[in-house]
Amino acid sequence: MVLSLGMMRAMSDAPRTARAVARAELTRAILDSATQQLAEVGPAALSVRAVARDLGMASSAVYRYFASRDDLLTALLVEAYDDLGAAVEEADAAVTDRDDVAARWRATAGAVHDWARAHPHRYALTYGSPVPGYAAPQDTVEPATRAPRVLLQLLADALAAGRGVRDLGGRVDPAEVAATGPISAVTEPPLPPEATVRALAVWATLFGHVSLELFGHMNNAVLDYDTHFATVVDLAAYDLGLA
Amino acid sequence: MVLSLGMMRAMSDAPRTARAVARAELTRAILDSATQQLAEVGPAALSVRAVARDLGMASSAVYRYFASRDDLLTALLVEAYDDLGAAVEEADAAVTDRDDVAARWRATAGAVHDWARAHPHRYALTYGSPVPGYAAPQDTVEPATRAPRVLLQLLADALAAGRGVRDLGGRVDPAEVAATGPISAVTEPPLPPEATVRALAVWATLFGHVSLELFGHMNNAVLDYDTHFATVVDLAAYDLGLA
DNA sequence: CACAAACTGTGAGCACTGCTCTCGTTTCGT
DNA sequence: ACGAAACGAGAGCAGTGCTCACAGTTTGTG
Repeated sequence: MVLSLGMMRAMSDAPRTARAVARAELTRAILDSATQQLAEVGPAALSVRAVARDLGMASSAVYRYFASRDDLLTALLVEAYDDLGAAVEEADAAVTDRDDVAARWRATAGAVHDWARAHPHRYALTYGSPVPGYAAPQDTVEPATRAPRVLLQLLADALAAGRGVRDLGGRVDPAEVAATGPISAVTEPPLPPEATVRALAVWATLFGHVSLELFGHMNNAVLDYDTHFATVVDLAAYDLGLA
Repeated sequence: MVLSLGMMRAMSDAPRTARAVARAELTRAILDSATQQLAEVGPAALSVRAVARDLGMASSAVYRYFASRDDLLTALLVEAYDDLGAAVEEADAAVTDRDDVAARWRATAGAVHDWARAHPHRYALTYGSPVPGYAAPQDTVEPATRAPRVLLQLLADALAAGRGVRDLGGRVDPAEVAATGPISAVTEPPLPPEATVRALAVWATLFGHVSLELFGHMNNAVLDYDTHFATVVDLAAYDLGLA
């Protein structure tokens, strides 16, 4: 039986039989080899046969673990989301003064930037162009929400402390409140719609910047990415009402 | 001789011999077939052999026109940039009241959004993840600047009319002025550094939003993309000092 | 006009890919 | 202990990008 991603996780908790533990180890080895290949040759050139060669097994055996090359890529995708999410959560948690929401935002944004530059191919896998007609499996949505959740929560904390955007000069109409409804509810307490909208726009700015930088669209416009990124993050902090 | 992209353009101006015009026509036919394939199966699955089959020729013959599959994709890339650039320029030019810079910005942003949704695969080709280790050929940079140039120019026009962001509360330091220097000089007159920085941030917001929307990262957050996009664009207009 | 050089299309072929299927072996649950 | 499930190996299919030698055509020039 070819395991789903959800089963992979449940399995890693309690590998009972010898076969199950062997399976878990080999699954891990395949993912590690694939991750390495991903970093070396990129997603397009990732080859099941090369992974099999690397592990000294027949290519057909790999299909006992991942039903297709796309399934393997999806597993890497989930791991990448989780890795990024963990990096962002750690960066935010590392800010000792929890009331310094501006610092928490800078740490969050910096973590995204740093992670993306450290793992460009994994970033491309997650936030680049998906395989056309590709619908992200349900397994990917929860890990994908970890990073943005940090931003939303720190904004909620800011609002609780009397800072942060509360209104946008009447620029958010009822239809927009409905349109962004689902995302407002992920924090405790829920964000006001205006704050949610600003947060989404800032999120788009952050990933837009990282994508434009990593994908080479700023080569002739910006000479020093670090300086420019810091400025953009500061602007976003201002827009979010944190600074 | 396999033609470069630059030669392709020069050639299409003055096809003298019968052979040259046949070559131009077949080059065009290959590009058209490839564009159609691109829309149907996406960039990853675009196949030289399939294009050849579509045109009823041997696959090896295609290589007389494009040295490799990547070269063919690069040609499609350049055409996509040009197409998007033209759409944006037309949308801006269609605003009869040239002093209504907010309307021009909405038209510009809307053109990007509309074009991307009409040609998702071509958008992915231009603003999605590039082939890893891929350095955009010099042929692509000029067409790629057409769209952002519209934003920069309309902001310059706004400033000339007494509107638009002039300073950002001292948030732009000298290093940043140097970092974004090259881009400030593309308008006439040149933009103040603060305006350039804001424009770049807004540009990142725009493409960040379109990418997140098209690549499926907002599926569980936003219910109505049109409404949300309009709000984000309005926010950007406010940030740019246009509204 | 003649002719060599350049160009163009063909088909065979190489190395590679994702994936399937069958086969024998090993391990598991009962 | 035994049947079922899982496993790994190898052959094989259909497809890919790309190269090459070959044949035919067009071109600009002597």
